[in-house]
Amino acid sequence: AMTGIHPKPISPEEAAEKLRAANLRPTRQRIAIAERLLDGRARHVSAEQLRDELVDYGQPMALATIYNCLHQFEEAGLVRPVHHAGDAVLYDTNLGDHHHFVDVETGELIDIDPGEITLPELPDLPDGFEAETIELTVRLRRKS
Amino acid sequence: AMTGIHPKPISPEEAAEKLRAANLRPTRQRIAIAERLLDGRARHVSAEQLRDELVDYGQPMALATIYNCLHQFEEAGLVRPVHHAGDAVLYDTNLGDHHHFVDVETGELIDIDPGEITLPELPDLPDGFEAETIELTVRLRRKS
DNA sequence: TACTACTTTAGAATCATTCTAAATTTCTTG
DNA sequence: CAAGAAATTTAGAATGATTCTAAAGTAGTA
Repeated sequence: AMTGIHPKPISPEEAAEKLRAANLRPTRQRIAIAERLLDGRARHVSAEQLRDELVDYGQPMALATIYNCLHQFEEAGLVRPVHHAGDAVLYDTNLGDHHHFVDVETGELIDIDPGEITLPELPDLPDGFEAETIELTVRLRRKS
Repeated sequence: AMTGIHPKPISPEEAAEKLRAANLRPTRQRIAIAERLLDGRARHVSAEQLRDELVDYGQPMALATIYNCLHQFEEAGLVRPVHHAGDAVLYDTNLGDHHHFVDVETGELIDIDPGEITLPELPDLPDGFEAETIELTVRLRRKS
């Protein structure tokens, strides 16, 4: 039951279930990734970080596969890309409305507590467009 | 006199003046770029777009030079990088507080009229950090 | 069990950006 | 104005993230 934030990785079975629910074949690779990313924890990972993690976990796989899966997870609405942090795209497992601090030096993301901030009203959109997401980013620099 | 938005490119002399004021040697290349970017118009250009424009203008130069100059202009506070739009970094000549729509398909930026939106209060920052910029981005998708 | 479609994969390819080291230009200073 | 030191530009190589390719493997299905 979804009673809050899971403290531990989910089981392969649970991961497979979530994949089926998202219309994705539960392959060995996708399951391994889902176990890490779909456990209810709020995280921000790059493809490379995820690969390292999978190596540690004993599930190494091709980087191309990781990119493929992340894109599929994204399309399925299981993760959300954040394009604000320097070079690499980070995938955010927190799907709720929330925003980010970015450490401009490291590119690291920190969630802004949703209670801390009130989003402004959406401005009038240009004709023919619909809004997909709103992102507020506060860039931070470590005090000298 | 700074009476508003310039409708035309500035002269090489005026460009050189702005460069000196920013402590940058007015080289031929920097002047050519300053003429295009520091005319008071609000624009968003990538390094490659700027290169094409300089070619058209009869001032072709090495892409590395364009990157160098953009970084120097950035440090001098003459332009501001926007990291939100897909692959390439765009340099924004509008230094005032304002925010962007992003066409998720093309990566194109559109300024949000500052009057259209009220920024929320800054949330409490993590210890040891100071805020550098706040960016609000509304990602748009063309209606099907 | 065999088939067909979907996946994974290694490695090559791409694209924006940065680096390097040499050639050029600018700003002094004599 | 000439000469030198320091800053700048440059072509091309290098890097790093991501995508592509086409071949080999795996899953769902008949």
